[in-house]
Amino acid sequence: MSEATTNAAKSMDEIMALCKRRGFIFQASEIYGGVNGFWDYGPLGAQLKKNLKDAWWQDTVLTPPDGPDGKPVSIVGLDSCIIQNPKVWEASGHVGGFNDPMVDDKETKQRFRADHLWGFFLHAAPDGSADEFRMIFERAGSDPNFIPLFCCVASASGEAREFVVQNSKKLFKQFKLTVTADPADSDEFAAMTLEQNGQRFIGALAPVTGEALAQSFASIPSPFTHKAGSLTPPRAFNLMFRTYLGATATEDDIAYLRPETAQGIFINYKNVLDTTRVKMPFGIAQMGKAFRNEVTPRNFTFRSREFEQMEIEFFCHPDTTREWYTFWRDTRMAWWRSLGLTGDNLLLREHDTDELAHYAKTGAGTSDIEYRFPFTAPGFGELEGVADRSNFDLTQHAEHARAKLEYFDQERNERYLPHVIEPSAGADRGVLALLCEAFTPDPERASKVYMKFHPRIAPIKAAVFPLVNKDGMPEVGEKLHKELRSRFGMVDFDPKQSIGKRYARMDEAGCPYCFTIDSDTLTDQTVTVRHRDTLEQDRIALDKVGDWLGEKLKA
RNA sequence: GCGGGCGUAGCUCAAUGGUAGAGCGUCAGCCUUCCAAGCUGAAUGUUGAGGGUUCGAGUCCCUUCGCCCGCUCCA
Repeated sequence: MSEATTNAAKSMDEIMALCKRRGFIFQASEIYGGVNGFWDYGPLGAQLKKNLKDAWWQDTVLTPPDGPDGKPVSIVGLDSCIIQNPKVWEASGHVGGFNDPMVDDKETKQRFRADHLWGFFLHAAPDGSADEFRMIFERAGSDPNFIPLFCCVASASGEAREFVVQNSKKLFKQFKLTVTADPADSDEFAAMTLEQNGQRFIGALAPVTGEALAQSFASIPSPFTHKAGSLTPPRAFNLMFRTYLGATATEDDIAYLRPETAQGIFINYKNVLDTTRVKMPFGIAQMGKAFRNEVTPRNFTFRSREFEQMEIEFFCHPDTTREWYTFWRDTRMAWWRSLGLTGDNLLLREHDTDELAHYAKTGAGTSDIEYRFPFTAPGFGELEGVADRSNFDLTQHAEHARAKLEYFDQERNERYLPHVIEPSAGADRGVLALLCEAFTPDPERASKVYMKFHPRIAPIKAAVFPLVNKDGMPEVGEKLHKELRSRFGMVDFDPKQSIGKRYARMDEAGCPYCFTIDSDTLTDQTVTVRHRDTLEQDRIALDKVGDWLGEKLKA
């Protein structure tokens, strides 16, 4: 079909059906009813994904383009473990912040641990006994009917008290409260006596605990704006998969499956520096599995709980981050284009400053390379992110590991912690984009659809067909098949059934070239080559097929 | 996490509460000189799973798993 075939018009259901029918992607554990968020690659899918990863390794690690300074870019490879010392994830901010129920303030975009929320409660002053006081304070914070006047975030009552003392003047003025007894005097209940418009109250500080927070978060004031309505319910953000080291499986043995491959690079940064003679600027590249316990895995393989990343951490002098950021952003964009994502389904999008990740608040910026998947159309979904991570990660690891990670630059005669530009791509998302891009409905052909893979990443590179299964044609075909397979990898040989059926099968598999041996082959030593995209046929010499195919498969 | 829809052969779908079927695909054989041709035959199902009602459940009820869509979320 023409260029006009947009991804919005492609059916994701049909793409998924083809993926299963032809053995690209299967649901994991399908015979047991499946498991949400996990997918297995079948024979063609595994080859397709390997071709993608091989192309990435070749083009970024082994033969990257020249850098912005015109010199060859220096990149080395790495393959670090999925499980690391749990302290790695404390340093990176993945533990701590994301293992406890968290509450977001939708207005200020701030997030805090639910159990760190303290509220200042106000109640009509009781006339009675200390028991009555105690009852009120015990209910404050846990009873959904007790809504705090304002909130703060603190991990202990001391901090919370401090906050109230520090801010009391301003806050009490805001709520027209007059303190009639100093808060510091009321140790037992963290309480104080106040007046508002002539009415007496007891003010009390108490943690806002689960039930109250869960039920009345909408009316609880935000600790940042002191206005109600902007808090989300507490939610568990333990997105890391946990496991235990050793057979005893106690809490002391907890370890995590990595949620990103990046940290494996940062913690090996010094080893690489000390052993490989690289010097600034340089990059470390790694591809491998990462795991995130996503709340809502969806959209086929797009958001999976187990996925594979292809990442470069590129280290450079802080003054050069902008040029390297631009270089990698444009280089990575061009790379995806070179694999066949040539149309306007591919988009480069610079992030606005307010959506930057915690590690990228300052610096050259962040951009996404996005693809218009059929399920995101007319919108786009992220394929790769290119971010300036500044020296955030190295700073964290230097502190937590008490390691010296500074680099001494001989040329500049300067010691510094390098900044990092991170192009981080999703291999599975890449495969999915290649599948969606290749999927081309064509009612004119027998298969009704063909996969228009770029020859470089097509899983099956070529097929060899004897036109009929006799008269010496199979023997010629087998010889050619053997030669092509040894040179190019996955090459199909099929002497069975009608030639049309065989072409149709190769169309669905996305095989770009089919070589057919016919009766003329036996006399003039030529074969026909059938082009997948145009259906045209040429005749070429039998002994030139290998070289011809080799040329076609170059990028 | 909430709401809605859907689960029968590899795929697309049939089957009144009463024997689980068809087409396509796959495989084997024959035939076949360039785009899923034809002929003959074969394999393929705990009807997603588990309970319940019933003499009898693919069909009715409950639970659960999975997929799709819309919200929510996406460090």
